[in-house]
Formats: sequence, structure tokens, C-alpha cells
Amino acid sequence: MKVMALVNFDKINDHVCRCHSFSTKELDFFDSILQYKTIPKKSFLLQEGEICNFEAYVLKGCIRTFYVDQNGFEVILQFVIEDWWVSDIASFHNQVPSKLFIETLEDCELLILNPESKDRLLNELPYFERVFRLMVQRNLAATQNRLIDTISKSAQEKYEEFLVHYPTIPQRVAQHHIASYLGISPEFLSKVRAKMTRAY
Amino acid sequence: MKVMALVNFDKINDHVCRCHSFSTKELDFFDSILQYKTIPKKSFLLQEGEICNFEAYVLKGCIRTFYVDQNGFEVILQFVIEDWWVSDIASFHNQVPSKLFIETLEDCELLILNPESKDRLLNELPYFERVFRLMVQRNLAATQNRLIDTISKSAQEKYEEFLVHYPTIPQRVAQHHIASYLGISPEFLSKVRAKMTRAY
DNA sequence: CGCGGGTTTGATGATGCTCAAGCCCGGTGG
DNA sequence: CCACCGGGCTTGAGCATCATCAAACCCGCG
Repeated sequence: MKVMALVNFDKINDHVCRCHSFSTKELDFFDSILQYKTIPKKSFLLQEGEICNFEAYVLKGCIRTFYVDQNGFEVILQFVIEDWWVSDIASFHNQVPSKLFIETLEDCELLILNPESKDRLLNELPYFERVFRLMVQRNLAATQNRLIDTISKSAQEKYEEFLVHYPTIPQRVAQHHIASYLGISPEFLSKVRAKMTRAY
Repeated sequence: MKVMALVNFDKINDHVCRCHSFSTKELDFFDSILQYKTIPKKSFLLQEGEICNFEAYVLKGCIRTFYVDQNGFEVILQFVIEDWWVSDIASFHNQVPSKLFIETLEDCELLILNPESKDRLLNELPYFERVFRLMVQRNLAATQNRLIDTISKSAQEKYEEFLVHYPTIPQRVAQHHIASYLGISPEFLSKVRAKMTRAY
């Protein structure tokens, strides 16, 4: 209980209140259901074949979710940083084995929901359905935009787009991870960058 | 009222009951809110810049949603056929101008929800929140899978994947539309197909 | 100081695009 | 019934983009 008092719920409470204005009492209940956890960097929160049993809100840190294709190549789906959620929703909700890996890139502080606590939350406070639907909707919109960029833009355009959209990420993650996210080889990203600086 | 009696709601009722088992009475209310509409082929349900004011369940027909990039190239996001929903969710929910086009490829029969009727539905029958969340989740999972394929597979692999995943679509839509969906040029898709048949 | 991961650079080659021409086929008008 | 038209599909030549492989470099760390 003392430990709980050390956790700052302001950010996540603000976060959910952007979807629906909850009362202090409701927020207290919500907070009481969350499980605070710290994870060192380079840890796997989830590996392929496991059933994802969490939805985690990132208080601090940086995480990547990625898929490994049949040739052993990693495709990074998302970088997740402060004020975002991370999970494999398909695996979590259908309780089926995941096809994804989820790995911390920095030491992380998380607030975690597991399937039981999420059920409890939704039964108690049905308006949270909306919070999660909006979360998924935002994710879908972002993924659609990324799909369009992946299809219709050149490597350089994709990288420039990435820089304006996620200006803080390049300082936090390795360059070959960004290449993997963009769907290009690390060597080619290096050449693109060289060309961009040469062009002042 | 006579007209309504002609519309067959069985399919859409089955559809929503896969998410939550609703009573006959609840389903009747749901059906009464839906608006039946027929649309001839080659019509636009939505054009870039408009605010999307519908979520449509496809009773019959085939629809494409696509984006036009800065060079005027179309990128097809989805083919939507019977028993699927079509909308620009981002535009619909946030009431912001859409970046998408939605066009019928065949004569269509639709069941339509507009923002007011959807609100009414969700207030009356909160469990429908879940129906729509699952709908978005499925869409997200599909889009993620497609993103992975787009990044990690060759043109031929993507086409083969498309054939197994959507076996009925090639008979219904033009080949250059499939190329646009796969993110390859129509000429190259033609060559891929030629190569595949040559290899028996 | 040497090791090792990450990045850079260059040479070579594959994948897939562009452009242009020809073909197939259904629809239309004479 | 045929000639013509037009949209979509195919085919080929040449080319841009980007991957692959190998070597060198950079730099933090033990």
C-alpha cells in the first residue's frame, strides 16, 4: 500500500479522461486495479507462441513490438513510449498464441491490466469500453496511414515522414531498428541519411 | 413499413450475435435503427474532404476504399464484400474531413448507421459498444498482418497470399485494382501471374 | 588496449517501375 | 452482321530503387 502511494497515476488518469470524464471515485477504482511493474531493458514482455495476458500503459521507457517472418527477418510494428499502451490485442482478447514479440528497449515503468482485471473494470465502469475502443481506433488509423506510406512512398520519404511524426524516437533507439520499422535495410537507411545531410 | 419487411436482417443479426447474444427484442430495436439503401455501381459513398456520416454493413455487393497520394496514385485500403462493414472510422467518429474515397464496384445493398442512430443504439444497448470494438479490433489485426506482408514479402508472395485469403475477390474486381491493393504496378502483377502459370 | 556491436561505404545484382506497343474482348453504332 | 472503339490486360526494353555482401570504421566498455 505504501508502494502504491509512490506511483503517480496523474498521467494515466489524464489519459483516460480525454475519452470520457470520469469522477475521482471512478478513477480511484481504475487506479486500484492497475498493477505497477518495473522491467529492465532488453526484456521480453511477450514472445511468439505465448498468450498475451496484459495491456500495459507505459509510464516511462521505450518498447518495440515486432514480428519475425519466415526468413528470420524482424519487422517492427510499433515503438511504444510514454503515454501509450502496448499489447497484442488479438492474442489478449481471443486468448490465442501471439505471433509477436514485445521487448523493452529501455528500463520501463508500466501500469498493467490483465484479462481478469480488465473484465472487472468494464463490468464496474462500462464507459471504459469507449476508452479502449478509441484506443484501438487510433491505433487502426495510425496503422492505415503507415500502410499507405509504406506502399506509396520512397525510402527517403518514409524516413522524413518518420522524423516529423516521431521526432524523439531516433535519439532513443538504434538506427537499424528504425530501418526495420520503415521496411528498408539498415545499410540503405544509412545511405539515405548520408544523402540527406550532403544535400544540406 | 412494407418496405422494411422486404429487407432480410438475418445476416446482420447473426453477425452481431457472434459478439454478444442479443435477445429478439434487442435485435428488433437494432434492425429498426438501420437504414436500408441500394446504390448502383461506380458510385462514391465518400470522397476525400467530406465528413463520413455512415457505417455501412454490406448485404450485397462489392466496394473499395482507397487513398490518393500526392502523385495522384491510388492505394486501395480494402475491398469490402458481403457481411463486412465499411466506413472511414476516423472521420466518422471525430467528424473530421476524410482522406479516403469509398466507391461501389458493383450494385450494392447496404444497411446504414449514421452518427445519431449509432449514438441512440449505444445508449439503448450498451453491449453494442463491444460489437464495434471487436469490429475495429479485427480490422486492426487484418491491417497489421497486411502491413507485415507488404514489408516482408515479394510481389509474388503477396499475390499468392491474397489469393488464399480472398479467393472470391479476383473474380469480382479488375486486376489493376488488386495490383493497387498489393502495392505493385498492374504491369508487374501481370508478369507475376504469367510466371506463375508458366510454372504450372 | 582490444573487443564487439552498430554504422558507414562501395560493388554488384535483383526486384519491380515506366513507357510504349500490341492484343483481347465486350459494347456500340452503322 | 460487321466495323470500330475503348478499357483492360499482356509483353518487352530500359531504368531506378533498394537489397546483399564484404570490408572498414567508430566508439563505448571491460
